[in-house]
Amino acid sequence: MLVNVSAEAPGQPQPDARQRLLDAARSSFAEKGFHGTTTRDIAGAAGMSPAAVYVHHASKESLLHELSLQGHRATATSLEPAIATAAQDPEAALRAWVTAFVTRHASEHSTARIVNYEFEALTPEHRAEIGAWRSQIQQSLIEILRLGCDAKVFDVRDTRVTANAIAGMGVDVARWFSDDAGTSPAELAEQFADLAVRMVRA
Amino acid sequence: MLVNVSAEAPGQPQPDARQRLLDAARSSFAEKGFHGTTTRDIAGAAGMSPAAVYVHHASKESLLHELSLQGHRATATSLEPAIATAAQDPEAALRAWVTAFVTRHASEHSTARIVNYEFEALTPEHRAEIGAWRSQIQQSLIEILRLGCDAKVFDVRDTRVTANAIAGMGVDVARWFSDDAGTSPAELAEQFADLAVRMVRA
DNA sequence: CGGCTGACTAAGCGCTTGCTTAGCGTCGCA
DNA sequence: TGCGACGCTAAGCAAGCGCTTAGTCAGCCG
Repeated sequence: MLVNVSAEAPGQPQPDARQRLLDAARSSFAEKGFHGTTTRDIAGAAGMSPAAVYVHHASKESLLHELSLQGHRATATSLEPAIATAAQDPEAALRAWVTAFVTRHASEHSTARIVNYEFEALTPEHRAEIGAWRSQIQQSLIEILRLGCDAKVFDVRDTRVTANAIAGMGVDVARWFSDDAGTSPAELAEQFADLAVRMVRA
Repeated sequence: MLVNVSAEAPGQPQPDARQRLLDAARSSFAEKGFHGTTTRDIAGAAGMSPAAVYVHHASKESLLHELSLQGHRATATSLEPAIATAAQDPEAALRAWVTAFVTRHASEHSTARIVNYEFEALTPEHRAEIGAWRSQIQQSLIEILRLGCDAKVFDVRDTRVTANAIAGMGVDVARWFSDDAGTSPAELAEQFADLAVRMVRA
């Protein structure tokens, strides 16, 4: 009999195995897309055999669903402070909204890629659930713009179109951003917030 | 023997078969992604058997490459008039650039989705070729911003970051735009051009 | 009429896919 | 010390993948 000298010996359960599989799925989905990723890719990146995926997760799609849900929840949470101040100071709220949104899309660009570009790979049920989060986030930006228009600090032709423009430049960060690209997430977010304010200021 | 009553009888070559396969690949790649599309999907949508794909095209990836190349070429051509006027009138040039860019990303959103989101599915050789088109387009926008700053009609903190923001809100149109969404490509393009000008005007 | 050309299909090849099954080794608990 | 529970793997299944092969059929030129 061989003595098992591996640090990851079978029978020695690793408490973080479930999370390691999620992390592996995240980077693989972000890099090659959901359909371009195999369950063997995920298992291999997590240092496990293909079957181990199914000890901790029901299916490949459920990994995508969990990553999507976590991503939307974290983004929504990061936007809460901005939304809370919208009634008093719409410009500060817009600045805070864009700053939080862009910071997340840059620093968590793997998750953001999955959230934004793998939506169609979800099951119809999960698509409906994630779609609700999506439109809630979009709606919070529209609301900030509307409040700013009412208070005459913003001058906007069409709040829905403008919200699409502002959110769009943030979403696209996930596509092109690279960790070693020169501009830090914080620096990028601040500049994007400035640009957003200039787009709407009366 | 059966009499072949089909309008697409075998042996009766259809001169547009090659183009029909490209069109089928375009809508399928745009909807389900490159890896989510099978060659049987493409053949079926073009009304042909799976093997017919290979009569007209070398591989599934060569379909992607051809669509990407056509898309980039068409976009680059549509931007030429804007670039030509940049030295005389940077603001008009920026307006024209954004108008052309957004119009294409909205009205040709299937092609635009492939161009922007299926880049990683290309072979390394094709990726290099398409990448050159990509950065050429990006560079043309940076040049307009630079000329506008030199002429003091624009006030921009970082031309590269600002170009990413402007191009980004245009690229993202391909992700969310729908033909029956209320706003026409022309209307959307005009509003986005306004927003871009407000982002940079001194 | 007869043979060539070229678009197209039926069938299928070798491989990969998502996922399952059977079983093994280690642990906590009696 | 015995035993069930648990985390994991080796092996493999059915289905589906990109692509190929062999052959059919119509049109064209002599």
